[in-house]
Amino acid sequence: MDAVEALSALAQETRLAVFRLLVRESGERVAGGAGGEGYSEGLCAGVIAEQLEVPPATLSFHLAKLEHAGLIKAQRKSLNIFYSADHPGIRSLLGFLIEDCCRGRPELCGVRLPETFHESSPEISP
Amino acid sequence: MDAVEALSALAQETRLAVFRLLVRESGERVAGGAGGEGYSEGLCAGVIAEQLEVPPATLSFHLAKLEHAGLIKAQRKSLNIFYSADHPGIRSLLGFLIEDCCRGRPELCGVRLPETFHESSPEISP
DNA sequence: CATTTAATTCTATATTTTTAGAAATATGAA
DNA sequence: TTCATATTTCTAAAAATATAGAATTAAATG
Repeated sequence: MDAVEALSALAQETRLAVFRLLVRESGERVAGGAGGEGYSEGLCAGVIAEQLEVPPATLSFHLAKLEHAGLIKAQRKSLNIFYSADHPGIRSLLGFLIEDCCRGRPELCGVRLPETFHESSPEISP
Repeated sequence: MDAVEALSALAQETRLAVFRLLVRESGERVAGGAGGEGYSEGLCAGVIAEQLEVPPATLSFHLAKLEHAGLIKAQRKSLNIFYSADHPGIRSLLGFLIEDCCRGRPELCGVRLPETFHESSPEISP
């Protein structure tokens, strides 16, 4: 994973809005109809486009960037493609920023990584 | 402070390199000559330009972006302008990402903000 | 197989960002 | 005041990114 790519992916209004939406949405408990599993698997492209009022082609372009950066993931379900937050990817970016800021000085960025952090997140490079 | 602006500031090779350099450098204990205060006040533009092999005009452009985003700060000392990491600004960005990722679910991004966090960092807006 | 629906890729255009030389500014020294 | 130095702003051109309509693909259904 590449830090500049991940940061670029978030450094744009529409994409940051998509990301925030998916981070809030995915993993949340959800009503789930007859036989529903109970956890949201994210939102499909159409719903995101509608909520954010972005034309489908434009949204597709932005979703591709976020996905390629490893911050969201896609899963087709029949006609729809569901997008959701990619937790390990997000952890990598946070880890990179925190390590880069704080190397031995958590007072700098206000946060410390837990001992177990590196067991759960792929590496990111500057 | 504005999240997209801060993320954009870091989303570029040269600027990320400058930022990493300054984060490592500023606040570090330093040898300090006769009567030296003992803590680094950062690096001046010329030294940064030399270390990263970037022409001065180009570097200036990037330094301005980082400074405007609130991630680094400048301090003139006679002919030189010293740049250093802006800790509260960095904390703001981290805080924004962590809150936005984790609202009640620190398992998502692997980090939790300490209780005291909001006493030390200015607000950031999406 | 024809049709419908959801989404993507193609394409051209518009916008923004990056680059770096030349000119200008700020400070200190002779 | 003149000169030297560090850095910035100005400028124009190059490169990268974003936008969105039209065409295309993928899957389901009659």
